[in-house]
Amino acid sequence: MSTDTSPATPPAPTLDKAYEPREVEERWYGFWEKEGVFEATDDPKDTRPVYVCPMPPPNVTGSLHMGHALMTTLEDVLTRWHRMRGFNALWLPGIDHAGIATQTVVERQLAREGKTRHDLGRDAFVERIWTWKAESGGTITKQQRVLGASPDWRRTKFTMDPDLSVAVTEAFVRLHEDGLIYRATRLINWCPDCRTALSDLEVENEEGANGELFQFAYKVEGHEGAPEGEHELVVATTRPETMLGDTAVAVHPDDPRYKHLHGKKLVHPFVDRLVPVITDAILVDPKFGTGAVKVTPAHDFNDFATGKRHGLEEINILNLDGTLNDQGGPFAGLDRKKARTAVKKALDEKGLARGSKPHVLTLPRCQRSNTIVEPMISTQWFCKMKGMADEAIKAVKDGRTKIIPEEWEKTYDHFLENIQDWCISRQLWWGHQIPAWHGPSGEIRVARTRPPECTEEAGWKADPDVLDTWFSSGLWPFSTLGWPTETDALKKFYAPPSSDLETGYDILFFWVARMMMFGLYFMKDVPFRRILLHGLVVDETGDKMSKVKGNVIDPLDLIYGADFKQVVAKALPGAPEQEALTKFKKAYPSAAAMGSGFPAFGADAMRFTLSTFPPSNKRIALAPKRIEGYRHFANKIWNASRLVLGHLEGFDASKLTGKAPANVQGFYNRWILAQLGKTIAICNAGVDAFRIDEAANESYRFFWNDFCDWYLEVTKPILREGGAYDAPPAKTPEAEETRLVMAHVLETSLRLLHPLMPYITEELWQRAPRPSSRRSSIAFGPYPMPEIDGVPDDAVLREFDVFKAVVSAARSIRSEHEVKPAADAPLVVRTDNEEAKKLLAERLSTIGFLVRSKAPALEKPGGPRAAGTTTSVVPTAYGPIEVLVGLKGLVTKEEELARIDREIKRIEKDLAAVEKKLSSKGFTDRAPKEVVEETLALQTQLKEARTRLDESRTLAEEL
RNA sequence: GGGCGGGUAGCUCAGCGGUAGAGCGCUGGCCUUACAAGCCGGAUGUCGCAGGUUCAAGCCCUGUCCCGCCUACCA
Repeated sequence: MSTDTSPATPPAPTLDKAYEPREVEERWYGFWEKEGVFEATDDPKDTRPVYVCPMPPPNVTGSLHMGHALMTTLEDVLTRWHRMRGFNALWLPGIDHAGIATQTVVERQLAREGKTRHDLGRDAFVERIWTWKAESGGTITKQQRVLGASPDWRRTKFTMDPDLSVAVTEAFVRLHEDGLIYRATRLINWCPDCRTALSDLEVENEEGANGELFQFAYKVEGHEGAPEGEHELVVATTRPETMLGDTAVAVHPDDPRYKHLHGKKLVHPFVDRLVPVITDAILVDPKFGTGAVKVTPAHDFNDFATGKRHGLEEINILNLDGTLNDQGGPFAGLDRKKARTAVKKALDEKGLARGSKPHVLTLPRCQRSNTIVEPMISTQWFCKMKGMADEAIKAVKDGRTKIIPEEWEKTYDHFLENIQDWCISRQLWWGHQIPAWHGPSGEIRVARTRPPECTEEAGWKADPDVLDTWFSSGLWPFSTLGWPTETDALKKFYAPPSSDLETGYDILFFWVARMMMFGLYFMKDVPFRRILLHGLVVDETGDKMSKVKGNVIDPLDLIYGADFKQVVAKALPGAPEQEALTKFKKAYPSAAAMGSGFPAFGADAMRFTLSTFPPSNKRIALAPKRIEGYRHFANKIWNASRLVLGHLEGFDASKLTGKAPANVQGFYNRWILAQLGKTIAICNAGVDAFRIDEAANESYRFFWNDFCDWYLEVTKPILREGGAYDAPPAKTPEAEETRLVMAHVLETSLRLLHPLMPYITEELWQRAPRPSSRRSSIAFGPYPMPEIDGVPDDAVLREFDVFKAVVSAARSIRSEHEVKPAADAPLVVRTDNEEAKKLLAERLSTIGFLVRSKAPALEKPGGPRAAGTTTSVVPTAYGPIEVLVGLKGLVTKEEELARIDREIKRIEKDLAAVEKKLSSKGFTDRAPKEVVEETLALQTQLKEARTRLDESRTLAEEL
């Protein structure tokens, strides 16, 4: 359906009994596009307030996953809500070229053909990525349509579009001119697999890795015959192979064990080099290891700093692919892993090994390839961050941009306060090439286009590196609007008072903080007024979704339905089906109960589910059962609408004015309008505060509990002549008013729910009576407002509670005593409160209707209780009200006694089970607290039940 | 090492100073003509543990134990 642009088919004349999401959902997306629902205008003459939400551009390589589904849902709710409220709402979609990620994917394709990118050469390789992008790039945006996303697709941007590339170059050049971008040689993170430098953020630290602390000895020069402890110095390391690059061994200046070695030289066992013993109080902790630290300035961040302090030589021992270079002496050419083993063995053979012990350490891994990252000396481009970071901190401190949930503000501050310069160059081919040229004698020119004098002939070469993919993402809020050109779009849509950046907290540093910094730097204003952060979707047990765990779910499988075989084939590709299935069901216990696959839950149910988690939830545990619950809700909306539309046959829609009906007299009508107003207020406040969960829960509660369970039930007798089910429609003024209110509440409820469930609401709204002022789609709104669509009436809310309490009490008694549902049981309500009396007198027939009592009576309290009657006293705002239900003739003495008997037996059974547990485990003396408590609780219940038995005997006698 | 967040019904989670909530599950009764994807009832929690503040505490404070995540160069 995703690309279907055919007009909506005319609504079918009747509604099926069960809601079929797919059939309905396929009908509307094309209609919305045709109607231009999603389009925002940059016309300066348009005076509507503006709302902007830049969509976090998914990677070109991406296909829809749960995280995208969550993001798409939340942002679509925000956008649709604003749009319905009359905003010129722009949700700006796009795609990210995703440097390393994409290059890796295409290189893998090449590898399958037995080729590397070097076989193709740079130009051909990049060409190939473009071809691939044209074919499969943007799959995800097609999938977002299935979810009902409503961005302005006409404005879709790709980070490597020509205009965005101009923005990137412009930003680079300006930052360079301002001295914020510079080139430097320093220790950086190097991924030998991707063969590129990485920023600090792209390195993921794997905590708790099991490693070893290996010890070996350096011989002291000229002390061959010296006594024990003087002829050698033992160091400890987790990376033995780096000793090939050692240029010193450091000890603590105050460590008495090594005082005699200060200034001495050590003999390197493998290369022709003497290594000085230096003292350094910063690097060395005398209590750790042997108290002597080997110093490898070229391959360790601490050692690098130590080297700078002591003017040590920096010896790089690695090639770019992670093998040892010529500095590796006898180990040159070996891969770093093999080199480690070889070095240890060689040390052992030379009698220098001094044992090892297990050691837990943190391993730095490349975010993309998962390879262990090596610190390497390298010349790269860097961006100074301090100044920009200070501005970004200030902007949040003084409230120009608000972070929601607030708790993230501390994290944001902490990151920016400790920010290091950003290594922005990557040794990749896919990305924005750095606009710099290198002259024959090492000079460098940075410019927007190649300077005329910097020709190839004159020996000038273009800088081969590309920029970190996040550099272009950082410009997103303005580069997508035409910057550096002052376009109408830029003027209208850059950070209007209502502008949100909604995204997962995991890219707060990568993306959000950088947009803040660049926005403030280039546009002199924050890029958005609010930062809204959501959590991470995890499996039902709380584990992160990953290919390894086999717990990844494709949202489309939940929307369309899918056989589990198909689901696990995607979750754990290549694994045996049984194994994959087992893993999958372990991750989703509630799915196991669904048979052989997911039914089609539909996009609306999927969206609603994702909307019900508060943003403070860092982990969003996806339970298929929960989605099922919301599919049931969609079905409820469907069927309630069927009922209402039935009641409204022949209803004159021109009676609907676009406002709540005025001068409403009927009790239930006043009540539902008051309740509707309250609900609308809660929903608006919820979405406004990025508490979409509150809006979702409240609208769910209102529609199901208030509207369906009470209003639609209570109005049934009103709408039929004489209150009989099969009677023709009543023509009374009360019935006419009820139809009007019912039509209004349905139409309003659909608008209320539309941002959350766009498809089903559009479908039903198109069939429902509605004011003539409405436009062609429900998506145009307006969104309900409490003062327009509701009628405040606190008194009627209180009164209804009393009515409800009486009905519930009567139902409860009937159910308790197992009265046949169809049986007519005499009902008496007793109160001496005048208001309550009046209130109940007018409702008495409805109460009778709801609890199946033909002739309910209202009495004063205190009279004798008729034989065979049971009582319940309900506390209400009007004082206690007695509800009496006559059971004579409906329940026999035997049934009543048997019922009590069953209850006692049930409790005794539970008690026996607990006692058995107690004795069988042998802890008669010291039973676990909870078991003892369980026993006590059951004993109490048993006692209570026996008391009730006595009471019921009295009742039984009367029967 | 530092920081942040969480521990509330069997499960997934709301509630964050005033008589413990929802969905799912469990359970009793109903195929009542919108919906059995439903309706009407019911059971279920020493709100992680220990102190403290308060007339009143899941909700505030202190300590403590678990569990996540982020961050850091302990060889």
